[in-house]
Amino acid sequence: MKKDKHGCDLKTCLMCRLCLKEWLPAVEAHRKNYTLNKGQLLFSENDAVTGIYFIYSGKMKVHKHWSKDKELIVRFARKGDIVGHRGIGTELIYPVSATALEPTTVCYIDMDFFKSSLKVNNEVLYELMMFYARELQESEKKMRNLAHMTVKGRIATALLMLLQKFGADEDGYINLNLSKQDLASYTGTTYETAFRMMNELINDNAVEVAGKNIKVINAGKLEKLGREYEEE
Amino acid sequence: MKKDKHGCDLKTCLMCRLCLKEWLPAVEAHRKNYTLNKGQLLFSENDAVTGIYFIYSGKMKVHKHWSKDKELIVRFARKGDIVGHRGIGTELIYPVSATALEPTTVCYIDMDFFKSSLKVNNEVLYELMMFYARELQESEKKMRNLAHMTVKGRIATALLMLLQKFGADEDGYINLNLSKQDLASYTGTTYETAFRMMNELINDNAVEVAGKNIKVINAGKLEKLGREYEEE
DNA sequence: CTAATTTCATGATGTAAATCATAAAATAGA
DNA sequence: TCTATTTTATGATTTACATCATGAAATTAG
Repeated sequence: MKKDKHGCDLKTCLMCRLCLKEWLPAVEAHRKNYTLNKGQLLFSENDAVTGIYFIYSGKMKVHKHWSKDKELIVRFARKGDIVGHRGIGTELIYPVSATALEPTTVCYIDMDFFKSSLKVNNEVLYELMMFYARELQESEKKMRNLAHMTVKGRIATALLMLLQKFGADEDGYINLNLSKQDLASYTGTTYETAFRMMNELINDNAVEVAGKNIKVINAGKLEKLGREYEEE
Repeated sequence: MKKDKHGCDLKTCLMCRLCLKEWLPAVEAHRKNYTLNKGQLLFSENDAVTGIYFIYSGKMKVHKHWSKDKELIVRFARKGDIVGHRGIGTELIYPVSATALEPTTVCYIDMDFFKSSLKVNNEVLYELMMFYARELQESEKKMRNLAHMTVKGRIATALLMLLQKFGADEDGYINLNLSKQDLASYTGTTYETAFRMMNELINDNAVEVAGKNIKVINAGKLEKLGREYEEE
């Protein structure tokens, strides 16, 4: 992980946006910027928690390990997002890993300074609490889907979520290069099944795929797949 | 839901324990106490959020609906626990339902007063944030288990969690009367499968069952089931 | 620029767990 | 107390999905 000479713009993350203007110089003094290459680990599950990160540019995956070649991607993160906040809690170790999906720059704040910031900046603390609340809702919804929805439905739902989170380029392709393996890990299935379901979605004329680029061409169909059985 | 004449002791929940002593009279003035019978709904998924609840006595399940006869139990709650906090967030509706598992009394605080309390009581806000952080960790761990662990492993893990949360009586039985259907809903499986896996655990001499009472007799075995494959 | 490793692509096979089908207890309601 | 509903109990059948196997592209490395 390379230390970056130019810092962030102090406007992008929750911390910088919501803290008192008087506090910003303190933030500037404490933050450290790092750059990561594609595939590089920011921190690893079970590492001791030292601080919290904010993404200044790039994209990351946050994932939880299972066996040798199995994991669950818990969340994707983009510019402005917090990463490493799962380290806050009773335990002093990260319960997840974070890996860059493309060249990424992050802003690092050590835990002591972050906690002081929360004490000083009520607004930050309040919004952080709200952020956790939303993440919890998301997580539990995904949990239910994992328990009851078919793989096809989960993939359909995941694609809609990715589209909404990362947006699409001029040609309509989702702004994220996702390997099929990562799609599988995100939806809690195997590469092969994810692949087959994507083929079905292509045959259903719901999506179009060009290499790692995915275009949603019938969002309604995908939404419907995510709702099957739900209303009964 | 019956209104209860005697209130709580103002010592049990996060709110009362952590707020400023000067604030307690305000809490006392605003709280409302209700009693619920076994099986009674406290609030239902998609209801408009009006406030937050603290359990004063009894036990509840918090569950997310799927189809007619499928749901996922997201959490169990006991004395002192918060319920309805999932209603905080962008949406103004509860993303889950809460149902009493036995006669239960709760303390209700309307959302406006609760939010004022957070503004006034930094300590409460901070601990609420920490509480969410822990819940999120729990939720994501459960999510990964749902994706990759076998049903037997999930049931084993669930039993250990229930034992630790509710404790055991003199005879070693977990202090919670859980229907097999609820055990299935908690572990994301069907009644039949949960039933069969419990039989296997009984044959493995890991647990003992007497009606709705469950006794863990070999915690090590259960823990091991929850770890299968994990280390590879 | 070639070798080595990933990632992608698909068929064949196996299996864990869901679904279906019934019936006996147990609990509740009239 | 008798009926009705819910919970428990278990076998038989099906199926969605994982696993295994293998080869071809596509990256990455040396």
